[in-house]
Amino acid sequence: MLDKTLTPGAFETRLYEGWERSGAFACHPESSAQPFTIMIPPPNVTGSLHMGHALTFTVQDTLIRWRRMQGRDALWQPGTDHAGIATQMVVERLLAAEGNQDRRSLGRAAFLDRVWQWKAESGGTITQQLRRLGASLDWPRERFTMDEGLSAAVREVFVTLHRQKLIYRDRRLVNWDPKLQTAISDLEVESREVKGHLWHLRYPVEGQPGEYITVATTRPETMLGDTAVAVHPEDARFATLVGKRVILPLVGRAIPVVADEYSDPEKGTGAVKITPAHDFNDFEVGKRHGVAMPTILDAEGRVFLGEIEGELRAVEGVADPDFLRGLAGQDRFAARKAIVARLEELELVEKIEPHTHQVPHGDRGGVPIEPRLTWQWYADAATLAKPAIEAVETGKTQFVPKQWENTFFAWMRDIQPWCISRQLWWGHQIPAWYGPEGMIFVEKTEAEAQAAARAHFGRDVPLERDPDVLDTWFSSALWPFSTLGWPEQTPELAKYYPGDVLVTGFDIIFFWVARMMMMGLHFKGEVPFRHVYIHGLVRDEKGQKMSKSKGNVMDPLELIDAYGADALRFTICSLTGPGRDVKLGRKRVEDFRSFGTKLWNAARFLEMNGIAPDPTWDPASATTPLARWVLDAANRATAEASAALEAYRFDDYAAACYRFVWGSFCDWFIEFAKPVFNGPDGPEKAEVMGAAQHVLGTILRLLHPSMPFVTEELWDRFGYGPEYSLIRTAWPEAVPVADAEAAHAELDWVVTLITEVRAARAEVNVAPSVTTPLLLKDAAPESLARAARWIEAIRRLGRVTEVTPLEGEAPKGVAQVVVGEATVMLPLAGVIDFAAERARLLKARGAAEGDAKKIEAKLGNADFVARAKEEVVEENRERLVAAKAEIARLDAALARIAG
RNA sequence: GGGCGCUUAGCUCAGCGGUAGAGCGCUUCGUUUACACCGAAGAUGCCGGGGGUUCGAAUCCCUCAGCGCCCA
Repeated sequence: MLDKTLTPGAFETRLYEGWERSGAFACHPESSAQPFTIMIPPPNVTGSLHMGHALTFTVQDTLIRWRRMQGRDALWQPGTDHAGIATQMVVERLLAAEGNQDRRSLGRAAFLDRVWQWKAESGGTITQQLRRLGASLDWPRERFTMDEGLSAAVREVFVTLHRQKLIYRDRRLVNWDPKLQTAISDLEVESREVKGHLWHLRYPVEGQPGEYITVATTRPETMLGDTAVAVHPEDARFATLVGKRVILPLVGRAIPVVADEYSDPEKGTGAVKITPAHDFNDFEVGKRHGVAMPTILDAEGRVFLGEIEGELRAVEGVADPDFLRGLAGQDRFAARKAIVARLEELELVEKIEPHTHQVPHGDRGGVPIEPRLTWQWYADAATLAKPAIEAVETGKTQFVPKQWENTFFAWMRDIQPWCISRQLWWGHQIPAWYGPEGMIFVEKTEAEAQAAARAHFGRDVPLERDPDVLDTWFSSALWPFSTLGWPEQTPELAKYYPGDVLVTGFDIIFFWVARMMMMGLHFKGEVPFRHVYIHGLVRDEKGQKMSKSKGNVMDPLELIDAYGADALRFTICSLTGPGRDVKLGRKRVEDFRSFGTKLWNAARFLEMNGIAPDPTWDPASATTPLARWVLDAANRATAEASAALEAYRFDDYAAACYRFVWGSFCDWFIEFAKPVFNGPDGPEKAEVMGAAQHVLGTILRLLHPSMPFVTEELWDRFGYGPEYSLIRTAWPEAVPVADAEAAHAELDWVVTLITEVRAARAEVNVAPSVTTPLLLKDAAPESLARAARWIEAIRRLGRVTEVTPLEGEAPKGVAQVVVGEATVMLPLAGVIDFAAERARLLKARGAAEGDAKKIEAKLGNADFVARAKEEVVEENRERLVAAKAEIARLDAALARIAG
């Protein structure tokens, strides 16, 4: 006997372990079944489950469970990525907290040992938490981007792309994070609005005492590296100065005034200082004009004079080398203050304006990034992107919703060289060895590099490996095939590549989607996935992004503890519409929990009535309208649920299930079945019981993808199959139902009758304890027959004693409702509130009249009749006839109570 | 500045050419032996504003306004 209340905590862990133990999550490479593959976008190994994960993995698990039930050989590939910067930061913090020596004094090898140790201890957090959510990942296949196999794939890809000249070394400006002291990619930089200043600085014109050109800058400290001043070629104000030189204050170096369209006459003073080694735009200007590009800040963002030392000159009232030497080694922000102060003393500051502007920050380190000229490894993203763009253009990969393709195209068509090297220790060390004479040997192993060097030099030479590692996304980009064993040709690779769908948020289109597409197409010649399903972000109930600083984060595990994983998952499905963010408050989960409870209680009621699975029961044999009706409704729900999942409409899927279970099965089928269950044994009872067990089974299967736990528990408890077997039971299909239309019409009539009677009673204030007979006026024989067949249900649900045709005159004191052709009377003399009854009838008449008028107007329009589709015109004609008939019956009813 | 999305019942959102919907909330009633995480009934809408296309517009087009996001 089921407990009175649903307690998800009582079975979730047991069921998950049962599934996992029985191998229910495993794919079957050897089977001939059509595969269905989802590659998990690997979560960060440092991560723990947050609501965004709950959303994305609920969606993925729903798809995987559904396709698995459809008989597909489902592979949901689990694993995590090594998260270079994040993990290194975590372990460095750990070392500091333990009072240990820092990474550099520990040494690379010892530090990496410590990272692996951390990974072994704490790296599996999220994979454990995913189990709480019910995620049916194929755990024995779990991969980690630093695994040997995946690392081999990384080396293979790097060496191959290098040979193809799609990976190269270059010295150009990179986004440098002075805190983490590494290059980072454009995507790891986020703009933050900062309240700063716009400093207007005077640069004296060479040889023309008292004349200045004023430049405006937000970063005065970079002036040490200025090598030009740019003005717009058509800016008349500066026309005479172009080609002249100005003296760089403090430094004393003379630098040219150049004409360049980069300078915007509308902005600042119209003249802009050019610091090629410290600004991306200035770098381009500098290249165009062939000026020097000295670096004046070191890796930690401190003033560095090494590259301008030789050019320092003392100029009276303008430049002061001794002051500059005193700045060496100072932090960039301290230097800014000192430089501004000194320039003010020299009266070279014209004015200082408050200025709010966007400053690029490193998303991990959180400090302003510093563009820096360094040697780095780059991937030729533009070349790699071309096939990826084409794959989306030709529909080989399709985005759902489609509008995200624009975002993808916009970024991919303007893609910049991808800086793939990072000055970190944790990650895939770049397989490049440096030898004498600037020779670089890119090989998969040190032995091969040495062999290559020997071949080149004709002797053994000392080689030094590049200390840097690759961007984590470089290895993530290979995930769709590296996890399947590539570069080995494995059966898994043959079967599960390309995958079916990648599920992720729009914020990740550039990271996973774009890079997996580029690498997949280049190395496999096929797209890595056919669909990209983009879902929204999880926000709080007010629509705010969840963040620790706002204090509005919700912990999915805490919600699971409180309401069960099914409640959370079903809530997520219900709220996940296309292209929309998900506003999720605790209350929403609490509300949807009641759906699970409703299902549980309905099952419990059936159990109390001896309903048990009967696989031999044949739906096609059903003869009673009730059985046929519920089977037909289940067919419809199945079709709706399947179509919704096919279209990634998780909201429609959840709504279809909800409507059917609550609105049809519980509200009407069970209520209609009660008199049958309480009645005598016989064929009718047997058939309704048969239909009940059949449809309950269908419901459990339909709901399993989104509510795996409660459905499996009920499935097992009822004995629909062995323990833990629902997960591998077939997805329902429509069953044949004879004369479904007739059953539908009959049940609709009964439902309408009961609903109308209830409404009339409620509106004329009849106490629930009062029961009445129903008198049917003008009822067709069919209606009388239906009333007779359903008398028990009508009694029960309509507070009715009996239903009889009206003989002779209508009694005094009746409440009346129109049901189809019949007028139903409830003799309620003495209890009826006549004023209320009259008002009710008038209101119904008003509604019918309003309808009739609208339709008459439509049909009176010659254009409508001539141009609208025939079936629409016909439908309106029928509706008009029905509305007029209803008005007539209501008029008669009103006349009856008038006296 | 460029692009995308949103604006429908108190709230959250479906609907996207042919009778305005759901869930929650609200009001009233209810101990009918599955369920008060329940049942019954009810109220609530210039479908953001304005123009256009159409026999017909919440739905298509234009425009304005407000909100949000992405990219510069």
